[in-house]
Amino acid sequence: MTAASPKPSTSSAEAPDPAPRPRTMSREARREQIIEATIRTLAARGFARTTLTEVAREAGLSHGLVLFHFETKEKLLADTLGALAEEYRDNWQAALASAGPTAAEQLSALIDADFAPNLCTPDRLAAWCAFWGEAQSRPIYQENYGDKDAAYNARMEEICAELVAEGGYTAAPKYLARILRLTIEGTWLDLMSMKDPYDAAEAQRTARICASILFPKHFKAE
Amino acid sequence: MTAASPKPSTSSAEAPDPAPRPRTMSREARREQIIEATIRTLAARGFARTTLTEVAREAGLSHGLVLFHFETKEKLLADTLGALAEEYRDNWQAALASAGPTAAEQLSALIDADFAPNLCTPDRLAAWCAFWGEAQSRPIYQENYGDKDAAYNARMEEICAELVAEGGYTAAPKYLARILRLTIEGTWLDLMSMKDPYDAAEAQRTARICASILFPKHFKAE
DNA sequence: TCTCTGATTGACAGTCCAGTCAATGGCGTG
DNA sequence: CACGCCATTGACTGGACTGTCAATCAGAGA
Repeated sequence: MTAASPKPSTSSAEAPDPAPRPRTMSREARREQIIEATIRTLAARGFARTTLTEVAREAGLSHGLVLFHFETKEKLLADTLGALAEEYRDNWQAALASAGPTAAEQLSALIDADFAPNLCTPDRLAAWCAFWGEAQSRPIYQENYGDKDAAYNARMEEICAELVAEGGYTAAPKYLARILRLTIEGTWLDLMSMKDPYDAAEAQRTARICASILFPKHFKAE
Repeated sequence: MTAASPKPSTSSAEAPDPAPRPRTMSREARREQIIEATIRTLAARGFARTTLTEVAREAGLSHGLVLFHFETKEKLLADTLGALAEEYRDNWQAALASAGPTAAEQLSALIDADFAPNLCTPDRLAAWCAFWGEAQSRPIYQENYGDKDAAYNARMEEICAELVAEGGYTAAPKYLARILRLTIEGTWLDLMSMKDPYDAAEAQRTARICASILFPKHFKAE
């Protein structure tokens, strides 16, 4: 008889959810909970040592339930990557939508969005990193992954083209956009992989300085 | 005298070694052969699916022999990363040593060294990538990995500091060095992970354009 | 309260893999 | 030519992990 009656449910270990969780949850809520546990596991153990048992333990569930909701480990990981990509895309698109219409404002919003504190967290960066390392040899992951990049890159290049038209910069927009993107992505990797890393604020500062060098008429240093 | 005289040994499957391989090899030669097979396996299958059996098959050896030479899988992978880091370091240090003494020449040599055709190969980039993804959760790999970065970064920053002193650029050398390094590293990742990637020559061009924007008095575009 | 639906569990099976080890065989040396 | 050393092999083991499945349980509606 598991049937513990009052159900203290004190230490639920992972989700800092104040509401006492019901024993059964809706499909969507449970899937989200498991995906969050997967992100945490990827961050803590890396891709190679991420097991269903560990994900289930992290979520406080049986490992059978993980497979009940995601069928296979492959699908769980693909859906996790998909969720990461979706929240990333939603974040920068929302930032662009609520920013001013000028190219300079758009680019500024895009840079800030990439360092949003709720997405640019150690767990999420580490999970991205884990997929990054594995994606090159797994077509399944490249799909979700490359698509995200494509839309972002295209928008970034448009903005850079506008800035070039306005400011008369000599370099081609394609390269300006690429250098800016690589600097932003690169600081993420630094945050993860450097022995003595700087923090997210310093990363953001690096990106802004990069913008100020590439487009000196539009952005001032600091 | 390795004494292998007739020894047909026709299809040796992997190493394009023209010399007929003897049945037994010196410790060092065998280790190198296995490390090369490991790099190929990491590139083809990723970190998570790299098994001793697959490495052995790639090298044309029994998997017992791999463990005879490296004791454990962990040590094999750590030594492989160490070998990659060493050849990378040797490469850029040799390039700096044989380049001219001015800061501009040094930086130019450093950029070219990073795209040396014998090191900037798909297999090696993919192997780096595989370690990249796993290193964040594995202290063993961070050691070899972070040390390499440290020396390179320090030298890059010195060179940038000289260029700033010469050219009177406004940005701090620390950020200039970082942006340049991130652009170089980033193009490597692009070569691996993009859906529709450009080639190594285009990557090198991107790095040179970056240098020409950061240090316009020292580098001309194209 | 009873019943039905669907979430949840945990034991189990099959597979794959790292690491062990006894036996083999090639090569240099005496 | 014989011996001994050491590289090499491949079968074997123990463990870990993914995926299956029958039984259980919680909640909603009648």
